[in-house]
Amino acid sequence: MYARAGLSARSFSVKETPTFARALGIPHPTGRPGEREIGNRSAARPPVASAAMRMTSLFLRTLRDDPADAEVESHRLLVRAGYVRRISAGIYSWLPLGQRVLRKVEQIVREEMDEAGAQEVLLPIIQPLELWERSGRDQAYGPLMFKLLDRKETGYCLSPTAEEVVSSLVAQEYGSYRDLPLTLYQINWKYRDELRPRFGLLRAREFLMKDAYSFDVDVDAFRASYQRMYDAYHRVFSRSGLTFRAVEAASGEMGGSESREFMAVAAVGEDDFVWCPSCEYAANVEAARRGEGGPAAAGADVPPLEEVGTPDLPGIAGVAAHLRVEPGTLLKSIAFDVDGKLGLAVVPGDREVNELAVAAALEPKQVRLYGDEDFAAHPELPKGYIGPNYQGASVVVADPAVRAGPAWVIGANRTDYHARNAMVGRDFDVDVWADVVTVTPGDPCPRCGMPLSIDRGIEVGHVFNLGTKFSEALEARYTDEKGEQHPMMMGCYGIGVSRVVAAVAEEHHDEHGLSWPAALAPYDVHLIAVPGRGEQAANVVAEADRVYASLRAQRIDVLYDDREVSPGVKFADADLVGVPVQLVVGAKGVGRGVIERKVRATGARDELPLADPGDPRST
RNA sequence: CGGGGAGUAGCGCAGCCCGGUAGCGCACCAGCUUUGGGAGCUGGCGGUCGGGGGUUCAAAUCCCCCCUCCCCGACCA
Repeated sequence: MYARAGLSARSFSVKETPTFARALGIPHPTGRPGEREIGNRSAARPPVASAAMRMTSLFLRTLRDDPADAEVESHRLLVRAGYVRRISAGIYSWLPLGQRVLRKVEQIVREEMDEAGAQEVLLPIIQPLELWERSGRDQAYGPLMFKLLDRKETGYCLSPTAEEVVSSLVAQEYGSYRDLPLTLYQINWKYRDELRPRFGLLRAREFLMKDAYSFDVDVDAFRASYQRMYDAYHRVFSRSGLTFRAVEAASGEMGGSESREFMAVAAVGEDDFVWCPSCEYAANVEAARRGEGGPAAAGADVPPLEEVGTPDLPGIAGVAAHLRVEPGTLLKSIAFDVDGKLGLAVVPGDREVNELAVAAALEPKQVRLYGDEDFAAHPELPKGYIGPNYQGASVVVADPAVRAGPAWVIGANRTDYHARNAMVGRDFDVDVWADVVTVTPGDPCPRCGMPLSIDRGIEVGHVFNLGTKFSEALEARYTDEKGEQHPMMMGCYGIGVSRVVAAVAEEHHDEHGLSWPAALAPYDVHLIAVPGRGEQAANVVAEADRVYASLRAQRIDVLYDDREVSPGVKFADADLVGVPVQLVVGAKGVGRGVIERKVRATGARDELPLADPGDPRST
């Protein structure tokens, strides 16, 4: 099951959330954090200032034609409905409607960060390059950074992220184990000169990001901080109305349990991920593993190994066709450089080798897939005809699936020949058994064994362990009880706030336009006056004005279409803009003393008493 | 960065081959008609035709250089 958003914003308390209790229950050296108040959200703070707006005043021009450059629905609709306008490649202006939605997302993030005990700061967008040189990331980020010079020719960059600034800030202020843990966050514009900005707000060069950084004394303390953020992220994306999964990210160094990407499920997503429809397992394709395959084949009577000619057929498909067998009955032997020696990874012919899995299986050895230059350096290797029994191989890693077949077709270790009837243990040996195939849909889940699915997603958030990389480079150290100095353990937590707006638009729209979840909608109610032409027209307008005033008095955010345009234009614009509830005050209804209501998402219509419509948001 | 395409009114486009008055739809303004699912008629406003150079009596159109944008492949929130 996917985590599914409710329409109404829920409030969470520390006590109700088991993971909080767990996180807070972890003993702390000082004992102080237990007393520290986590979260200070109060009902007194309005999420976003309530507002009412007449469309005759609103800075909005909807477009009848699709913008020519929009490839995806979120981009197309956000431009057409007047939420954003492109100013340059990957750089957008946010118009009043868009600004309100962005603020709603921001506010949800802010509430959940505060609730999780993080403190909001605001760090500079313009940052000295010198800081980036200290961490070495001026090189690592390289052309992705927007760089500039001041009048003295000192180098600066526009912040693509803020580990350096926040680390040096904390290093200045804090230096004791008594100060920790600490989590700081900001919601601020980020700049990345992407090679190819595209998909509107989904991959922009200027984007609004929430970035948080945790500082802890050790790994255990870090895990508690990490867990609080991880839980908060679930609440943020649920409240935003996204269908999402927290996915194990591929990260060789960091370790999967401390790196999660939050993927909003969407066909236009740029990342594939594997997930289990039956349990909570989800992982990046590179990080994904599968469960046990079938049992090892019984030792059937297999004739001896027999060479067959396969001239000019180095590929699996060609050999399989030539021998009239399925590709799955062949074995692929893929060459790797393992600490400078030849290693082979062996998988069935219909599967792909997962490079990262091979590397993980052979740790701590350095593993690298052979490239053209490696084959050029080793002309004795019969590329395309290597078998798992190749004499020069220092190590053979095979997928457990290789155990399942009684006999295989393998490379014969000389060009233009393969061999059939190859048996594990008889004709070749395996040094390491490991799950090294790339997961494909239908593979068993490593947790529950049910078939896995693969989907595309938009990465809307990422939480991970930074270790001490930045605290060492920028000298963010603390002194422990014994007076010894240690670098702080850091975590990093990002949410693409402007990207969330696009991801939600991607999930919540139909052929008529946007359809916002209540939590993100720019307004709660779209009031439409349809006065008609007759004698009652003035009266209808007066009634609509009265309803408008009454909604404002209830502090309901209302967008009032008081324009003198045809009803069709008003209805079409209302559907395009996508406010969750539409109210029509028209000649027809006023005559009968009713207001017509339409729920944008479902199309459900009903009527409310004109004299006292109550709260039209509740159905 | 490599490969493909495009820059003409705020938006969507035609005109370019074959050089000669810059056009259509939407939007905007005015008037009349219309008024429950993107109305009609009439009249208007709005353009350094991406920029620079060249050829020519004459360039949106032909030639050269540059810029920008979009689409397809390696990065990230």
